[in-house]
Amino acid sequence: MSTIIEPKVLKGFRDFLPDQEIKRRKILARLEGVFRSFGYVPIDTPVLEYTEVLLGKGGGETDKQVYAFTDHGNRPVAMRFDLTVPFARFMASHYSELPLPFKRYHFGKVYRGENTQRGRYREFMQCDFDCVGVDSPSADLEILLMIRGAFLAIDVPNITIRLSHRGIFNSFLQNRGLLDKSVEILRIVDKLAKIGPDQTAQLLGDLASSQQVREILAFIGATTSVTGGNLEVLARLEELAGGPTDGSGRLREILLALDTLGLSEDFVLDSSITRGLDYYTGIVYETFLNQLPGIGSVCSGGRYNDLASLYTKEQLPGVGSSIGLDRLMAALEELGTLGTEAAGSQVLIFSMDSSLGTTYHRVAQALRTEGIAAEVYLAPKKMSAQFTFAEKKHIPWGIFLGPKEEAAGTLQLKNLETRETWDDLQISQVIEILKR
RNA sequence: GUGGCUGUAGUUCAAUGGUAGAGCCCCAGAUUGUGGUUCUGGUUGUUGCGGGUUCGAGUCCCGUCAGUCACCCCA
Repeated sequence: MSTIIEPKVLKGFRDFLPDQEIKRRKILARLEGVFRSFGYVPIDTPVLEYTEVLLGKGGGETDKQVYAFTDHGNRPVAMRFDLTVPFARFMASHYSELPLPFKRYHFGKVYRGENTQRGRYREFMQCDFDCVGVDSPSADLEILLMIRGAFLAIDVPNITIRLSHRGIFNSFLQNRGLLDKSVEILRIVDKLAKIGPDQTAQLLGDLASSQQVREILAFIGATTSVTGGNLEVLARLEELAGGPTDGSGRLREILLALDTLGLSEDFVLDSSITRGLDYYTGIVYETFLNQLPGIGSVCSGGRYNDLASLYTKEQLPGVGSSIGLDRLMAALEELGTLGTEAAGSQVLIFSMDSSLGTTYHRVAQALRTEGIAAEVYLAPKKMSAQFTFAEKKHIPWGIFLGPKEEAAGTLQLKNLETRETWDDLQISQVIEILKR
């Protein structure tokens, strides 16, 4: 009597079946192509780090969502919950070995012990791209261009990148003596789109006077209440903030560049975008799918000029962005933009006679030499089973070779979808057709 | 972490507290050197798991696990 162990997986963790995994890899390959085209290079870091490296020295009672434990050597360790913090540590470790500005991309799984929801898991993949070592509008602009390029590459051109700058909002708060509450206020403001102005005002009421609440809402609402382009909105925000600042100057430069490049349509200055994470120090942005705004931001990031200062005295200002692949995949699934194409090979060589097994493999080899992915059906089962197999793997072509063809030295080729067949072909002719 | 909803065969779904069913899928065959149609036969469940109430629980109660939605936070 054997006891069966239930093949269960943890809450928020998942298996990926071939069809799904192939789609993921297709997306990843395209993203990688875009990043490489900008001169970004790949890196990797460990999943497990010292707890103090990931959470800082403060202890981190607040970060309950982080998987942390002691390892067999009694070391306090934690699993990475994003790729940005490990990257900061990475830069502090290796900046002297790297060309600056260092531009890298990093695809990896990250872990958060939060409650699950659709498109939201405990193990999920992020696709980060960051530029470290310079604090320039040019670098900020480049990241924005990459975001747009990335979504173009995966056939999702209808996006809106909403951006803002923390400095503007902070100087606005400073003028009103609210700077010390900036973190709380930013958190509330971040929710505006979700909960509406009335509730936002109510929440802000606990932190500021009613006059101040009105001013904050006017500031946040400037995007919608001011007619005109991003630059007009920026002017209005500067006015409310009490004059131009370094931050607003930086933002103006970026917005002008986007205008010049003819891209302003995809970018919207939105002062309600502030980002919850407090390590951002400059420009911040979130990316939404125009056809599916409800799913939330699928790519966000910003400038963080002090992140590496936890680990080094070297000045390492950075700007970057992160695509949430799983949320994005959930969105693409809903939009139906993920086709079902060949999951495996391009051709299946049917097994019609078990004595011809070697011949089948020889044909398959000949096709592979020509760059055509080919596989042999590996058992002498009846034809209908072999057809079913091909269909499940979305294999578009079949090759039939029985005693008759063997004697004549020919092959039969069949398009499994249209059922069109070609008789009495030589391998060279098969290759010719498949390469069309 | 808190709260709501859900959990029956591989899958989609049935079953007034009274013997767990159907379609699809799958398997074998009818007929195969060529599969989307037809016919015949067949397998599949500790009703997520564990307790409790009851003569009797898929059904009611409690716990637990998982999914989902909201809060929270975010990707």
